[in-house]
Amino acid sequence: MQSFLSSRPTTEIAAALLGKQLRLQTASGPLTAWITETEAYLGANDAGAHAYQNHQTARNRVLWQPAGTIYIYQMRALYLLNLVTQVAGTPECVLIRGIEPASGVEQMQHNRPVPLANLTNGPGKLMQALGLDKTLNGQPLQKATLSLDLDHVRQPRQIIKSPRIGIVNKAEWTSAPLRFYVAGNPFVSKIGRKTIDSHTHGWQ
DNA sequence: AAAGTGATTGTCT
DNA sequence: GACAATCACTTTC
Repeated sequence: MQSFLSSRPTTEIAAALLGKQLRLQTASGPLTAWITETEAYLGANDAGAHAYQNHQTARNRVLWQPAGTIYIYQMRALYLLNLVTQVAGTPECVLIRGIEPASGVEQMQHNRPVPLANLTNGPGKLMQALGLDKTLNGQPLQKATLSLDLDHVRQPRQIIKSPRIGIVNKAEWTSAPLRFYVAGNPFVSKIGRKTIDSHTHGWQ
């Protein structure tokens, strides 16, 4: 898992995470979901990243930890989940922006009581559905209740690249194609109903 | 369907 | 005191 998150550029990792399974152990059983949407954040050179110019603060310091470290920070009243990539000292990460529930959907809907179509199609929404706050920040995936399952995977039929969401006034970094999502999947933020493939959800 | 607005709350200067 | 890797709701086309 550590090598999956460090053996190639972070952009490639962000794309390769699509279809991998996220697993959370809870008191009422496991919650699992396939990753449908990600964004790459490229560290010191990336004007849209928290680690831009290697500026370290209390909030972002776990970005300098090794691949597999969980980085969770608060945005307004919500929490956002990132997975740190690359070796220690290289502050890159991937933001998880969408997941498709696989098991434990009832628990997720209890945590976030909205229609299924609106349950996990956004970075703050999916954390509410999983019932997570920033407690896991700084923990390695290998030891946390949250983990990456590289064995139970689905294959995206097509991966779409686009600019990242919410990155404004950051010159070329605003339009850089660093967001990746499964074409046709309904659990992706800001996608039109027309583009959804309700039969396959974009999986092969 | 798209664009605009206000809520919300910690973080950083 | 300004601002943010969002969300839900309203307005408008």
